[in-house]
Amino acid sequence: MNMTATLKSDITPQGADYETVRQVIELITEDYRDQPSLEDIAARLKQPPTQLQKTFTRWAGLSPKAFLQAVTLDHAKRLLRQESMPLLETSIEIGLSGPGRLHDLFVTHEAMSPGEWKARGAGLTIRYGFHPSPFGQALVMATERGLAGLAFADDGNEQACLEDMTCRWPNAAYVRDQEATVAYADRIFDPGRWRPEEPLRIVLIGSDFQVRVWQALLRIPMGKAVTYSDIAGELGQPTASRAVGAAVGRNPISFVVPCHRALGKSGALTGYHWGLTRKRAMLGWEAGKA
DNA sequence: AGGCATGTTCTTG
DNA sequence: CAAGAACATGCCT
Repeated sequence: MNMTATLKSDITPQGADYETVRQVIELITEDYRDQPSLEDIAARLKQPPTQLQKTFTRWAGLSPKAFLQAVTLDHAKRLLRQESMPLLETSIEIGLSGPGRLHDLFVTHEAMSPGEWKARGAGLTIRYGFHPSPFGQALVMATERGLAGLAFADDGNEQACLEDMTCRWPNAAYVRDQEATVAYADRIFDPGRWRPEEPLRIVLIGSDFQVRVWQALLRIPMGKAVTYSDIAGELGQPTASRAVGAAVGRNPISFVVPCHRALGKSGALTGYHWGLTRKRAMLGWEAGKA
C-alpha cells in the first residue's frame, strides 16, 4: 500500500495512457473476428507499435496479442463447457452470520441487517475515491465494515458513475476520501495480493433475494462462468433466471462480486451494467492471469 | 425472428 | 395495497 506516493499523479486524469488502453481493448473486442495484428491496431490508433505494446502491457498485465487470444466468444463458451456442473455439487456453506471463506479472492462478507437495508443507507458513512484500474477509472466505496461498492467510469464520466452509485443508498453520507480507498483499489486489481490470511471484507447492501444472488456469484471460481439459469437453479428457483439477471445487474461491487462471470445459456455475453466491452475485458484479463 | 412465462423490484393510483 | 411495467433470460413455435 505504498501507493500514496503516486496517488497525486494518478488521480488527475493522466488520460493519454488510459485512453490508449481503452481504445485498444475496445478495438480488439469489437474486431476480434479479424484477428488484427499489433501493427494493424497501432496503425488504426496512429501510434508506434512498440510503444503501444508497452503501454498496453503495463496497464492490462498482458500483451495485446495475448489479450486478443483470450477474447473470443469461443472462449466464453468453453468456460461454460469445461465445467460440467460442479458448481451445484460444490455448493459451499455460507452462514449469514459468521464470515465464510469464499472463492478465489478469499472474500469475507456480511449482508446488511434488514433494518439497515430499509433505511436506504441512513446513518451510514460511505467513503469513496476514484483510482486507475485496468478497466478504467474505478470508483471504490467503503464503510467501516468493508468494501461496499465498486464501479467503473470512462474518462469524463466520473460524475455520472458516482451518481449511479450514490442513488442506490440515497440516505447515506458520502465523503470523498482517496486515502481510505486507495488500499482497496490497490489490492483488488493485484491478484498477487489475494491471500486467505488477509481476507477482503465486503458489505453487501441489498434486498434478500439480491444478496442471495450475489453470494452465488461469489462461489464462481476465477476463470469459470455460469449461466443465469444455473444460478436460479442453485437458489432453488429454476424458473427465476430472468429475476436473477435483474439482480445480477444491480450488483454494487462489480468485479469483486464477479458478475462478469454470468453468461447467457448460449455462451453469449448478454449484458453488463458498465458496458459489454468491460465484461469482455475482465474475462480476458482473468484468462491471462490464470 | 418473434412471442410469452417467469420472479423481483419499482412506480403509480 | 393492487396493478402494471421493466428487466443483463430462456423456451417454444
